Amino acid sequence: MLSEEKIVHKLTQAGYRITRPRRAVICALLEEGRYSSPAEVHERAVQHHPAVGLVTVYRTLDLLSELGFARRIHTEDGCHGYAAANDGHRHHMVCRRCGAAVEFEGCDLSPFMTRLSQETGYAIEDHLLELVGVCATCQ
Amino acid sequence: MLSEEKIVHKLTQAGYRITRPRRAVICALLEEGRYSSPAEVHERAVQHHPAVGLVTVYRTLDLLSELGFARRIHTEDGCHGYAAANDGHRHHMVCRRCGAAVEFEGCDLSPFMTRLSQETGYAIEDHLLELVGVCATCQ
DNA sequence: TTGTGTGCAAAATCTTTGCACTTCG
DNA sequence: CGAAGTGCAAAGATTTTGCACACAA
Repeated sequence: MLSEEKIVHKLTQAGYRITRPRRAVICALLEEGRYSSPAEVHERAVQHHPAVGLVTVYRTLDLLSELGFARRIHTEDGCHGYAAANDGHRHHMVCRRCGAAVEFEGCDLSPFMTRLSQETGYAIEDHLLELVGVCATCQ
Repeated sequence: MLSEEKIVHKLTQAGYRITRPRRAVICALLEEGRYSSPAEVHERAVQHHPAVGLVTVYRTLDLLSELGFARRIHTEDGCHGYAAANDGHRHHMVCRRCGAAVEFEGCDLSPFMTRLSQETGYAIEDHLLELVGVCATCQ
């Protein structure tokens, strides 16, 4: 489903170069089922390619976010976490205990959106939805 | 509905003191229909009480968040905005153009939650939902 | 009066930028 | 080879902390 190769392919298509540091960041992101701060991603990326700098992690996470392969995870404490993400409209469910992040799709919010649009005159274009709970392992 | 007095009352009940700086921050938050960064809240708070420091704004926003009178607003750029909020389970709809923040309630997500709980074993406890759009004025 | 709350300045984080050097294509 | 990408160090920005003083209750 979401593989290094798929991402590499899309990066190439979009005109970006495939470099060792970028691969390292991609691996670091993919291999972890949790969301991680840039610093944590960096720690793991270093395993793959010792010379990666934190700056490159920031830049690569930005790039991946733009292309839709990484998504920012928002929590009560902040919004400095990233998790691997598939293309398209998906959301994450995160474990409050261990940070595990599971993607899901199929969120039908149209009932509200219609009602709220009518009541307020807003043109609703998008939404941010995250479920927070405790994963099976942590229970 | 959400008034300075109501907040002051609850602060007192909870054993906190009502000080000029705190009042200033509360006013600054209430009088603005948009979400604002701590720095912006500070700017407005100074109008009410010139001596308020930015530090106090941070501390007061924290306090108000805990008591449920302020809520962090998460956007693509970050999660450093605060908007006034009512007690209980509500969400915000924000205007991507001007930042206007409107509260709403009545989000029935139980269909997903049930399905996802079954599929993944997560015990879902909470959710983060924000609608993003363009308000009537900005259209 | 007393201890919570405050402001200031300084420290600690976190993130971005400038610039010369690398390296992919 | 040429331009995109990188690392380093430094700058910026944001948030937290230590501490003496102020002021609600």
